[in-house]
Amino acid sequence: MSAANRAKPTSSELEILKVLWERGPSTAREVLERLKSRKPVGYTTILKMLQLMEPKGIVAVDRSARSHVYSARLKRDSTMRKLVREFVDRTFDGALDEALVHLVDGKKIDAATLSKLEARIQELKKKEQKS
Amino acid sequence: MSAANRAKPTSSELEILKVLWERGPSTAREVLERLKSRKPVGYTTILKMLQLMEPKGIVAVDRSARSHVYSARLKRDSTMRKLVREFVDRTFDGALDEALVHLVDGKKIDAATLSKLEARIQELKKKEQKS
DNA sequence: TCCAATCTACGAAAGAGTTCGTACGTTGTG
DNA sequence: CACAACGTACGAACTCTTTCGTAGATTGGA
Repeated sequence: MSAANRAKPTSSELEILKVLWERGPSTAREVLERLKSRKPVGYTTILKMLQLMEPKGIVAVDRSARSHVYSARLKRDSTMRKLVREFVDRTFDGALDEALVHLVDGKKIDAATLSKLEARIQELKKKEQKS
Repeated sequence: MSAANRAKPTSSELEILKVLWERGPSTAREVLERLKSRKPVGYTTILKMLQLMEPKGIVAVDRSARSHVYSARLKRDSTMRKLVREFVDRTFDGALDEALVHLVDGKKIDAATLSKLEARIQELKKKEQKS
């Protein structure tokens, strides 16, 4: 497993990753512009974060231009999955069913989401029977 | 909302809370015995944690005996719900459906859990229609 | 050309969380 | 009684994360 796969973004790193996932490769300033709208933050803060994320394998950097261009090295999908798994393990000691129940109970869910989820459950049930 | 309801346990605090929820009111040493089996940790570490948790409103303390007795002041149910909500908001920007999908996809779920979840979805769908 | 704007590289500091060592008092047992 | 075991209080250190300030180089336009 590579360093990139082992890396787990912190809270702030995730915020930056979200921007890179959305925008694609970006400079520190471009990331800043996007994040600034949510919460005031300084330019060097973002730059520093990106610089710290690079050796961790979270982002890649292209230094060919004066303004370095950063891109996400973690895939959104597997990162999210990892964060979820980690959270469930840590909080519920891996008891996924309990996590699910709390999740489903805790917030309003619209009908569309419920149906989507239902469909997914059907799929999983089929798979389960096969194995 | 009281301080107790606002309080959000950290990772280590949650470990201690789990013991208190399971055992009921306990001394620092009793908590230690339970936690030590998972991971080596010193007595004063647990004591300190409990002492820090008290002013935060996470635990209550009975000092009438020489060995102080600590008890959980947060309810397990609402605490877990809060942690889940917080996680979903922070990680998925509140996109519960995506969190659910990742959760359901990420790990093996047995048929019983799937059925339980399915039943819950049915309930919620009914409720949804009413509102 | 010269100045303001913009970039990177560092260092540093603040805050949260966690973990213990040490001091010092109390208990109870040989 | 003496001493080992046990309890609390407290301070301190260490790691991790986050946030900036400042210095110094580069660039682009008046």
